[in-house]
Amino acid sequence: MSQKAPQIKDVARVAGVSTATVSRALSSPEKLTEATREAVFEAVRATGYRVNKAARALRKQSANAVLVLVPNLGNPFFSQILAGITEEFAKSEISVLITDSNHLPSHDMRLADYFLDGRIDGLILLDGGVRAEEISALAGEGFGNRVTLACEWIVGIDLPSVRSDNEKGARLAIRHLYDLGHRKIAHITGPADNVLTHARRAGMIAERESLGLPVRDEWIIRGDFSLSSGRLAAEAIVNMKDKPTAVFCASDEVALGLIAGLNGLGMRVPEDISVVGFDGIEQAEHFVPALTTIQQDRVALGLRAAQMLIAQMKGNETAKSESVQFVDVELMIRESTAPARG
Amino acid sequence: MSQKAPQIKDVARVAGVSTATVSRALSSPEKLTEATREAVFEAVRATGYRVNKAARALRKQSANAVLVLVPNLGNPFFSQILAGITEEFAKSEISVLITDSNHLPSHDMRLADYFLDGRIDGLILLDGGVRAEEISALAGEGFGNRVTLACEWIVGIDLPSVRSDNEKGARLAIRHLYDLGHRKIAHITGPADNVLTHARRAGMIAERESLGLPVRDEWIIRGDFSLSSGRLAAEAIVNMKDKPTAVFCASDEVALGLIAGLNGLGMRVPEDISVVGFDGIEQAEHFVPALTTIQQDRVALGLRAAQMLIAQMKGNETAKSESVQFVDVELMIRESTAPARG
DNA sequence: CCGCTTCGTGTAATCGATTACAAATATTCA
DNA sequence: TGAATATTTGTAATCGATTACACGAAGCGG
Repeated sequence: MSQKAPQIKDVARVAGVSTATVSRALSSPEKLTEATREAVFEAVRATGYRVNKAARALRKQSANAVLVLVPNLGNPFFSQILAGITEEFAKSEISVLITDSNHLPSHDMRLADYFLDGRIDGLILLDGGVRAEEISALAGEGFGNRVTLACEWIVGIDLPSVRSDNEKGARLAIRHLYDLGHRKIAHITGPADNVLTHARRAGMIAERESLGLPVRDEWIIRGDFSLSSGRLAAEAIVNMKDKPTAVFCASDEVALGLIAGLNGLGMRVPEDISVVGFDGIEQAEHFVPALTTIQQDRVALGLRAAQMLIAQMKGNETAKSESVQFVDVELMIRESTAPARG
Repeated sequence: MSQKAPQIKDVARVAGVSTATVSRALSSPEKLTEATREAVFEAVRATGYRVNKAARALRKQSANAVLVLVPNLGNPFFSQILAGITEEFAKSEISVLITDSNHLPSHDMRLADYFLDGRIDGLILLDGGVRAEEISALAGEGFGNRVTLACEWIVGIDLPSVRSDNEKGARLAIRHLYDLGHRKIAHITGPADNVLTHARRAGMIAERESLGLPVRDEWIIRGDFSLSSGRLAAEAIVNMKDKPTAVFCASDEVALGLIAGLNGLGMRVPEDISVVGFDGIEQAEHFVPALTTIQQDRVALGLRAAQMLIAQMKGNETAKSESVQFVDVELMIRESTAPARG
């Protein structure tokens, strides 16, 4: 039953040609006569031949695979980005390896080793927290032009990247609250060292300034994108003497946690306080109340990142000129925001 | 700067031995003299050598990689399972390829081709919807013993599998509601052709019978695990003349959608109606009200599946004897369930 | 001290494709 | 028609490791 897999020489024999011809029929069919080409295809069909990727990778010195490095695979936020990435690579017959930053095989293994291994020839980083030395190791080995950052990025490192327009999102959120009459707007940030935290905070401050709203330090609450940090923030807010009438959260999870916490402490959303999130996770839409938020197009982030990487790997230099691509964001107005009272 | 990667012969030269010795030092160090072994290790360190995986794969006829097939990567439910899987494989230096069932490269490509390719030597299926012919193709080529099912499974196909104890979960849910005094219990199912749907429904019915609760057909509502199907079910329930006092949902998403829908229609949870979910997604805990649910240990599912596959690939026959492993589930009592009124 | 086993290491074949170069055949043009 | 060129196909080297087999040295028993 399980006769061993047919090889190129089997196909060659069946078709009555040489292995070189079979190889050419598969990779550059235009170089062959119609007749031989058809003979080869027929033989391929007859034998059920599949080219052996390991042998091809060895000979061509390229793996036809890319690695996607995710900060934390357990975080559902990344699933749609991954879906976008795999969708795009599925078209190109390139395999997608996925790994969690926490689970790099041996801890002393460097990212560059995946390239040296011959295992991959491209890399998508969803993790902005990669150490700078990792990146310079990549560059040092000459793989700098086969790396794309998506979603997050790394300050001071000039790699092609795809990201949401975080500043714009923050501005839209603040503007929306302002238009509803809110003037006392708090912000729950992400973790301190994160680029997204910074971008969203910056957008918030910029919009505030252009609207003439003062920035009050006590209304900027440190969070970490998580549900529980939202809950904690709820306590902080309830205990303020001068309470904000609206909160812009750096992530939807924070917003959801915040609302749950506020409810538990007797404040109602949006009657007592308005809340805006950031991300557009699916749950936001079905929460009670449905969350007003800034929608990121995560599938598009994945697709675009994959496209950029493919362009880079083809040596397409146009990629370089547009080194940073922004994916547009959208304000989704739902039930967690309402006009300011009074 | 980017001198090309060192090869085994470079190491051999530096260490003053043959390539065979270098290879042995790396794969079966016990066969060498202490002295030579150290010399090789030193040379490896000095050159920064990494074995080329493509060459090794070709020679050893095994890729040292496995494929995980996910029904829908965009669905956050799978992210933690993937985390468990990658965690386990990270220990073994085995690469993890991940693909979405919808995005198999060419649509006429069979799963078996990944094996024939030489790209993988193991497969974890999270998708119970794989066509039977795919599976028999795998078996036909002799790869039947390198496949593990996780989470879902396929009726009539006898492959090793890891799954949550769905029946038990359903029974716990029903029992919990019964203990709270509920007698009129509805159930929102998953999609019709899904094994999980069937298992959970079966558990529910079994527990009902053992408690002497009649099964009312109108109280079994068809859903599809999604938020929106929960919302739809809310309407159906509100329109019933004889309303149930509690609902057991086949997934947390359904439960969350249901609660949102019920709220919109003026029914309060748990005051007017109790709701139990299934899965234990993170959101459930932070929803308002916090959702009572059956917790699946998704990371454990991933870990165990990976362990089973590794055991199988090692030819470990014990794996066969315990062909189906159940991961325990747990009832998490939270705020969405309350004693029946009256 | 000689033959026999054991141990450590080296030589060279091998995995299955791709492709440089060569050879054979077809085409073009004077 | 014949030389020059273009086109198609084949031969064999190559990618970088692993490992069967061979060989010499060391250890052992008689």
